[in-house]
Amino acid sequence: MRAVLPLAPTPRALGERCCDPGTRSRISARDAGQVADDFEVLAHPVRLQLLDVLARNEGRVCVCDLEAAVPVKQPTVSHHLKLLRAAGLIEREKVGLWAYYRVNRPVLARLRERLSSTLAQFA
Amino acid sequence: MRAVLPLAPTPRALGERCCDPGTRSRISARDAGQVADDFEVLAHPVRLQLLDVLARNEGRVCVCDLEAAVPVKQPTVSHHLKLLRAAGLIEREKVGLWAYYRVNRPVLARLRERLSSTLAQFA
DNA sequence: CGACTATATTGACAATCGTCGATATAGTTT
DNA sequence: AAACTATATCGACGATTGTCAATATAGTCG
Repeated sequence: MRAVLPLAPTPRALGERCCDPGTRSRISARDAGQVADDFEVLAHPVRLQLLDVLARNEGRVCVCDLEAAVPVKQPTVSHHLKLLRAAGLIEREKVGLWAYYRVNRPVLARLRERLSSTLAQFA
Repeated sequence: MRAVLPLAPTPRALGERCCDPGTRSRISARDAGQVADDFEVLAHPVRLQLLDVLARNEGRVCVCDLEAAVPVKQPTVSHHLKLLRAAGLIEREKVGLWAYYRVNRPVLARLRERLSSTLAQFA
């Protein structure tokens, strides 16, 4: 284990105590990848706007309504909806020609909790 | 303003009430972009691991220690540190040949608060 | 000075992402 | 059946990202 540096660090002698291979993250690369994926799905303006519209329209909204709400064309809306759905953040119900989407609030709440406590570890 | 759909939606007649252009997100494209950028900087496993190591080593850690802690080479470590620093999440202090980084906890705490309340709006 | 060290930057490259036109799919209406 | 509609998928394209070897920069030691 690497010793904690003093708050006002003194330069080490050249080569001395440097590049200690014992320094490790408590987050494994695998876990970090999963958390990063969680952040990734939220890291796009259109997906955030879609979530917002879906959340505000308590219930269901069809794709053509969503298309009117964001600055991209219909295939791109479907693309982002697919990503959100793959992440479990929204659900789809098909009725006739329409597809009605809604936020999966429990999943989103758990995601929020996980991300928040991840960040709490750092701050 | 668009009427809220009933929880059990009935199919609309063809063409009727569809693609209502009044549907809008309460988040502007600009604001959504800023929040997305906030998520983006956290959406990489190496950056998460770097934050973790920096947070755990209360004080300062030099780049070569960080390099030992993540599965990428030194130029890539510097690259991610630069991104984290550009986002204000970490700070750098140069001492002799070494660069000591530490988490900017107030900034990180504010970021966490902003992201959490963004998600709270959706859930 | 010259040899060495830690970090940053550059430049190239592969991989991934976001977008959209075109098309496919599946349903409705007449 | 044919015409029409909403959504999904495909395929291509440009833009962005992540990575590393090589190099630059800047500091230390002798």
